Amino acid sequence: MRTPRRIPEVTIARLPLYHRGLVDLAKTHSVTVSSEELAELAGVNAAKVRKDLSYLGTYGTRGVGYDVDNLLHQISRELGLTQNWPVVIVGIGNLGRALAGYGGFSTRGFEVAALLDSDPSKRGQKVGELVVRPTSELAEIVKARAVAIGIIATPAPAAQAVADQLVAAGVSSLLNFSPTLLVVPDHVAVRRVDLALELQILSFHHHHRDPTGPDAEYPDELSIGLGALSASVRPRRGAATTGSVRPATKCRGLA
Amino acid sequence: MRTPRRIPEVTIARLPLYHRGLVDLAKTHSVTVSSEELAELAGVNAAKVRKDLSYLGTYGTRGVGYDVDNLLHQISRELGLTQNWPVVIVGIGNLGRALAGYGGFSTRGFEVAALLDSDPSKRGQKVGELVVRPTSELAEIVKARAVAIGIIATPAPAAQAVADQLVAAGVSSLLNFSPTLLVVPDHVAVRRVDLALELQILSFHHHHRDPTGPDAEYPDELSIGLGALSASVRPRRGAATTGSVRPATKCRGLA
DNA sequence: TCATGTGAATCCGTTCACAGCC
DNA sequence: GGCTGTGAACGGATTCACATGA
Repeated sequence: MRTPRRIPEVTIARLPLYHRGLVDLAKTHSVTVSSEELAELAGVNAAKVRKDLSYLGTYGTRGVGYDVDNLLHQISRELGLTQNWPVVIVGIGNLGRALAGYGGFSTRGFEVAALLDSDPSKRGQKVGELVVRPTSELAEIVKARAVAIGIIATPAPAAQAVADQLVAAGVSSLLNFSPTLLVVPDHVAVRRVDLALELQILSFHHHHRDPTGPDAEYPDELSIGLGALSASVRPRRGAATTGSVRPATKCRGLA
Repeated sequence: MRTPRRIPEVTIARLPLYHRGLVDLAKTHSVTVSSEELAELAGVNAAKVRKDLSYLGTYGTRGVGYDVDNLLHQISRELGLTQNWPVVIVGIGNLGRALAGYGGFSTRGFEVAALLDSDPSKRGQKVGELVVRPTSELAEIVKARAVAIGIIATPAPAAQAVADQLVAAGVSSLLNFSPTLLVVPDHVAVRRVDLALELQILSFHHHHRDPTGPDAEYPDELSIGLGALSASVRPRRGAATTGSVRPATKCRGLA
């Protein structure tokens, strides 16, 4: 199949999962992988893997599976990960500093090009290899380094203004860590990571968990797959219980 | 309407958005709010707001709207935010430290009960008000403080073992910041925040943006709503452009 | 008159199941 | 025989549009 179809957003959000699985497989020198195996690594089911991959093209071999290296390459190409994208982090508080030091970025296709903060007292501070620069230099840096992605780690009240500046400077994608709804032009892609919001969703589940509670005593294998809110089990040993274990598949969109 | 229906997961994920909008409205002493206004604050459409809220019960008044205080209370109750939930953070590296200092938790219904790290050299370090304690004390702390939610900010290789310990100690919800697929019993809710994955999704959009590129010159109002990947516009002023601006609505699940 | 609440219609993603090909 | 690729069936979420009731 050729690749003229538009790829659904949900599929795009899963490609990084397959990507990661394939990277792991490549490390173990696996040559081919079946949709079943890849599904397990990504925490989805095999039909979904096949459907998702079919949007990219026909890269599998019937009766055999997918060539690990080739599929990894195709997904990387589709995600635009064959090059390293420069990103800027705006707002160098606790979170910004943590992001600046996060190793996962460099190993997965991104490079922190600059750290920016409007607070004059932060100017010149070193964070790892980088020095904090004033936000006034934003446009200049974005253009000089062809920055593709802006990460907003400022307090909420500053987020919209920073987004405006990033967009004005030519950044086409924003990752917003502030609990704010950004207003941006249509061509700008935004993703939000709202930490408290995640906790609030978990709070709902905790609040509505099985009323017998986690302190009720059950034999280890009781939990009879009624979904995430089914019977409570408290394993005694550190290792996962034998019966009622499932890969965590809750993080739509984000994961 | 009574509330016997099961609330869809997508609706649950939006309740925190409404919650935040209502908190803002309450601050301005608004008495009532229409589905339209609340929709704007949350970045969704009015029909969705009404449908979502109808799952909770019949709290609106036809011809008038929703009472801000009452609706806020109902949503808080549904999310389990009428009490402060104690959480523990495991893994006090850059990210764990940032999370420990994140003000948004305490203001939105959560309290960091303890910081844990297996590295003996971290033991006793102070982070804000709290002292880093060894992971061996995990079970004890979880029980003593009735910890509901565990936040995993360890390196990937340690994440599963930490999750096992948290589950064994009785924690029912996990927020996983490591790029790992956790295997847990059915009754445990997991949400994942994968920073590099978010960037990879943005990378896709940047990579596939309109080929005319952000440097093509257009009159400001050109962008004719073809969705997020439509014609490129580069606003000149910091403020949002007049024509082609839309609230960012991309973060499913997570936002 | 006005905005909610909700069946009905629609859209979209998931899953099924099997034809097609190695 | 085995696994992919994909139409078709299914299910769930979104949107529509209007009856309902303040």
